[in-house]
Parts: sequence; structure tokens; C-alpha cells
Amino acid sequence: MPGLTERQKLVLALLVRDYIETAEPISSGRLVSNYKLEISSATVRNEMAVLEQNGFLFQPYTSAGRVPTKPGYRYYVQRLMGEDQLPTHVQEMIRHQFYQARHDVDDWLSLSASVLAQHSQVAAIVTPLHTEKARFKHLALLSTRGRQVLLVIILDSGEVHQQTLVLEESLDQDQLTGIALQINQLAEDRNAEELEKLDLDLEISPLAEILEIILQTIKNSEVISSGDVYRDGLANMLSEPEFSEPEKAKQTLEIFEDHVMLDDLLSRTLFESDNRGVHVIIGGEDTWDQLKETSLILASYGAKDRVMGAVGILGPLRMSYSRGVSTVRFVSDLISELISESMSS
Amino acid sequence: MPGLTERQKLVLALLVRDYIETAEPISSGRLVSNYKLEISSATVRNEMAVLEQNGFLFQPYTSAGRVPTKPGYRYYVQRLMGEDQLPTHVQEMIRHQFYQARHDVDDWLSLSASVLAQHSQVAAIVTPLHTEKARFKHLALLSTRGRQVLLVIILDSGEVHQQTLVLEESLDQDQLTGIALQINQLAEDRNAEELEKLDLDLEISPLAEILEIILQTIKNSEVISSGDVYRDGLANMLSEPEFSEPEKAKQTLEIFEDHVMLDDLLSRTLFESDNRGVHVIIGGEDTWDQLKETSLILASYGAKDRVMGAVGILGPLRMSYSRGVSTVRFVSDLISELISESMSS
DNA sequence: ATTAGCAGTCTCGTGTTGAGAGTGCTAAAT
DNA sequence: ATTTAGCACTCTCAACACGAGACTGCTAAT
Repeated sequence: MPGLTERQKLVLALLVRDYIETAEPISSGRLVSNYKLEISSATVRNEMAVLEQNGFLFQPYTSAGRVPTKPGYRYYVQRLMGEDQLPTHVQEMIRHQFYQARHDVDDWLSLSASVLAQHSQVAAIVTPLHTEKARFKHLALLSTRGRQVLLVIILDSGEVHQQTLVLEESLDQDQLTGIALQINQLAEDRNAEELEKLDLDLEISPLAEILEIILQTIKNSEVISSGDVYRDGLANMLSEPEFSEPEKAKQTLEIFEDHVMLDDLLSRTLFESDNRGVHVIIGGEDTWDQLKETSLILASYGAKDRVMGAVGILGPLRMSYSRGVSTVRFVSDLISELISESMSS
Repeated sequence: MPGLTERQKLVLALLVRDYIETAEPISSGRLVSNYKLEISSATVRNEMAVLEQNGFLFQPYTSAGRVPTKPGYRYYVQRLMGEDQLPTHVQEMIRHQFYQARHDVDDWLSLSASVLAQHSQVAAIVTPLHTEKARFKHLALLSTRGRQVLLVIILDSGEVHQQTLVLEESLDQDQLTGIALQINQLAEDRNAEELEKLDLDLEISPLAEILEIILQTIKNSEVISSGDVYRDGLANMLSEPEFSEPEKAKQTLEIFEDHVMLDDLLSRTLFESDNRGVHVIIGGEDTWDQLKETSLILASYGAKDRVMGAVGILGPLRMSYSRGVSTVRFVSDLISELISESMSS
């Protein structure tokens, strides 16, 4: 790919920015008058022709303005966009919202989704906390009703798993507390791998049964999603003109309802990359076919070097990338900060 | 309102049913040929004119077929529709799905939303468990990290509340367990009202602080929603022709994203009525303006006579009421059954 | 290298027209 | 007194035509 001249970059940048705002093909004359360029529209037209040959622009029909292509957006995001920061007062406002929320990871995540949706004006996704190498911290068994027992597991990441067990015979709370104590001593600070290796010499007894169930649960706790993906701001998207065709709107909705796919997508993108920064996925990048008409801006969150989850926004190709990137970056940093703080306090 | 003749009822019933299927204005000729009526189209036209005068039908323009009005739908649902049962094999299938799910109320509710969406082909809503007169059952305090403590409260309904507290000073697990024990003895089997009356003579001490926080939490636990409203099947709706105008689609999406409003709507409808059956709300019934173009089919769930939550579906006015009612009835009965079972076991 | 000027192309809104669908009414039939 | 055949009438909708307007691409001049 040959390099672009400065002027070509300028034209591309202005065009993309303008198109993101107006959603209409941008003409050469419009660029000149709108941005008071010192060159004539004919010159701009020539530059546009070059940009089109390079695959950055596209003409909907012979005599219309230009629209960015996916490579066009990509070039813009990577080299031209520049990185805005969220205005300070907005940052303060968001911080305030988080500090006055309950001191609870789940609440933070749900709030993140809502904040992202509101400030980016597109749809937001936040995956729940799930850590790969969490260590067992603590466990409680609570009698709820008859043979039902609530098992609460706390991992060192702050993650909490909750599950109801049904036992073969009824045990009272004192017995349960005893069992919990034993397990806590046995398993404290071990990770799943180490728990696997605990080869227990179990007698046949209700205690053994419970132990077995619980160890299974703990071993699987990495797989079991600790909650659902948080989503918000769907209605934002339907205002965008690209979704006036109900067919497209439906496609996007389906992406949004498919928790599994989303969780997978976010996890894959972020766990597999060692880049802790913000990822921009434009039109599925030839890998995800369903996302042909959608862009994603993702970032991971976590404490220190541990990736614990992901936040992101999802919108049409023609979304405000600069605003999106800064919002996603700010929110992911903020959650990471809050989680780190809560882990070290 | 004068009574309708049998023939008028027949015409109305066929017309509504046909319109629900086709989404197009129904003409007199179509009814005659489609249902092999023994009367001529002219007679049907006369009957239609009567039905229109009674406010049950509406003509989009001078020379088109007829479409049901809201009162038309209402009459159909109340007097003409007849009550289907879900086919036995479908019932079995759904039961199977529930039995192989985890033994957990939250999982059941989330599954309910998905089952409802799938079988009714519209969007589904399920409110979380929340009981008005729950009694405190049991509480646990778990040290998570530093001054952070996880508070788990179990109510006799099986409902579980979870919340993180941050204490002024760090306490170890043994101390926490001691405090939990005291509170459990103090508060066991009391409801919020009774807890309110517990006028404690608290010394100034960390324990007092914790007790206060916890009692506040318990008192408020009725208000705090124990989780979110479960939703599913949004994409189903966008296939319906009424949502081809993006404006309408957006309205509906906004209803769907407004958890608070939904929870309120469902609770109000079902807690305030002593009718445990299925409610059909057509076009907001002049009370909810946002629901002008939407119908809801709702039912409560719970054990014995205690209403614990609501399940429902939400679709266009032109939705399949008979299928909807039978699905909602079946699912709400099934959850009630499962909850009752789990409470008595 | 840039630009003014202009012919050429395509969209889009508007207006027209005719076929088709369905009704309401009237008068005849049952 | 109902019911129905027949028919004039109304309204929508798809198809087509047409002209204005918006941009471009090219060429020739700067």
C-alpha cells in the first residue's frame, strides 16, 4: 500500500468525520465550503479519486458523494483519528456515579453498561467477571429449606458464585457450618488445578457426598458463567438511519441477544491479545460474518496484569469512533481501578 | 352495548383470527371463500357494518377490508377466543428443560423467559422473585478482602440477597461468624415490620455499626430488587410487519429497556388483583400511554396464595392471544409448582 | 500542479394513469 | 324480513414519465 500524501489524509479524515455526523455521501464541494479549505473542489475531487482507487472510499452511484469503506474507517481509526479524552466534567460525573453506587462488582458492571450506552449513544456490552486462574478463598453453606442448601463460593478475585444444592438427607445449619469449616481449611488459597489434585480419601457418608459436589462445583466454577452479560442502550441504535431497514435492525438485535456469542467474542478478542488497550473491530474484520455491518470498540478490565472481563460498545460502521474509544477507555480504566482498589484494601 | 348475534360473533372471530395471521385488512369475500361460509359476501358486509358501528372493527380507508380495533381484540379475547392448551409433547419438552436445569430459582426464571419467547414468538419478560411479607430466615457474613464483607441474606421465600459492605475496621472471619450468629438469633423468622420494632440498645462498637447496617439492609430488602428483570425474544418482534417503521420499533425497545417501568407494571397489575389467572392488557387499556401499540399477557407465579413475581409476554396488538395465553399460563403454573415443591421439600 | 467550466450521469420527488380490490347501496329474490 | 346479485363508486398501489438538482469527470486554460 503506497503512502498517502498529507493532503489525501486530510481529505479522508474530514470526509470520514463529516460522514459519521451526517450519514450522507460527502461531496467535494461540501468539504471545501464546510472546512474552508484553501484548495478548489476540483482538486479535492482528484484526491478523492486517488483515495477511491486505494480502496478507502466508495461511490454509491456514479454521481454522488463519497462514503468511507471498511478499510477507510480502519485507516481513519488507526492513523488519523487522534485520541480525544473525555471532558473533565464528564469524567467527574461518571466517577461520582460509581462512587455513590453500592460497593459491589456486579453493580459496577451494570452501571458501566448504562454509562457506556449513555455517553457513546450506541449499545453497550459488559461481560461479567470471570477469571482464569482464580484461587479459592472462602465458602459458606447456608440451609435454606429442607434438603436445600445454598452454596456460596468466594474467589480471591472478588468473584462470588452462588448455587443451590439438594442433599440426600436433611442437615441442620450447625452441621453445614462444620462441613464448610473443613472444606475451607482444605481448599484455602488453592486454584482449580490444585484442587483437582487433592485426592481425598473419602469415607462413604453424607459429608463425603457434599464434599464431592462442592469440589466439582469449584472445579467447574471457571466455566460456569457467574452471571449474564450486561447490556444497555439498544434503543439508541434504532435511531441511527442505517437501521431503518428492519432487516438490518433484526440482525443487530440477534447479535445482541446472543449472550454466548458475545461473551465468546469479547473473551477471545481480549484474552488472546496481550494488548491491554482499546480494540476496534470494524465490520467483523472478515472473521465474524454476522458483524458485517457493525463495529465494536472493546477493552478489557482487571487488576494488575490479570484480565478479568471486557467492556465494549456496539454500533453501526458509521459510529463515532473517537468518542467511543475515549469512553470505553475511560470506563474500562475506571473499573480496573475500582477493582484493584477493592482487592488491596 | 347491545349483544351480538351468533353470526356477528362468528364473523368477528374469523376476522380477528385471519388478521392475526395475515396482518392485512380482511375483506368480506375473503372470509366467505376462506372459511366456506354458507352466506354471501354481501351479508358478511352487512354484519361487518354492524360490527364497525359497535366499535369492534375499523376500515383503514373507504374501500378496504376491515381490521379489528382494541375493543374488537378485547371482545375476541374475552368471549370468542376459547382457551387452547399447549400440546402435550410441547408441555413435556418444556418440563424436561426445567428439570435438567440447575435447581435454582434464578435459573428457572431466566429459562422461563427464554421458553416464553421461543413458544410465543414475541418478547418475554419475567420479574425476579420479590415477596412482600417475606420473613428473615438466615444470614451469613463472609470476609472477602480486607474490610470488605459479603452479606448474604436468605428469606423464607427462598429469595437470596447479596451485598458487599465495607467496614470501618477489618474483622476476621471468626468475628464475623460470631456477629452473624447473634443476628440470626435476634432476627430469625421475623418480617420487616417486626424487625423495625426491634429497638436495640446498642453500645458504640464495631458490632453495633455492623448490626445497624445489616438491619437497615434487611428492612430495605423488600424494596431493593433482588436482581434484574429477565428478558428475551426481542428479535422475534422485529420480524412482525408492524415494526417496519423504525419509530414504532424504537418505542417498543424503550419499553423493553425500562426495567423499572416493566417491573412496576407487572407488579402493580398482579399484586393488586386477586385474580391469579392470566391477564391480557391490550394497548395499555387507556392507562399506560407508552403501551398504546402493544399488548401484554401476564400471569403471576408463587407458592400457595403468595404472589412472588410475574411472567409475561409483550407483542404487537396483532399477536396470537390464544397461543400466548396458553403459553403464559403453562409457564407460570410450572414455575409455581417448582417453587412450591422446593419450599416444601 | 491546480482550477474553471461544462457536459454527462444518476437520484429523487412529483405527477399521472390505470388496474384491481372492496365496499355500499339498490332492487330483486327468497 | 332477510338475503343476495349487480353495479357504480372510491381508494390504493404499482408503474411510468419527467424535470430539477447534485456531483462528478474531463478538458483546456492558468
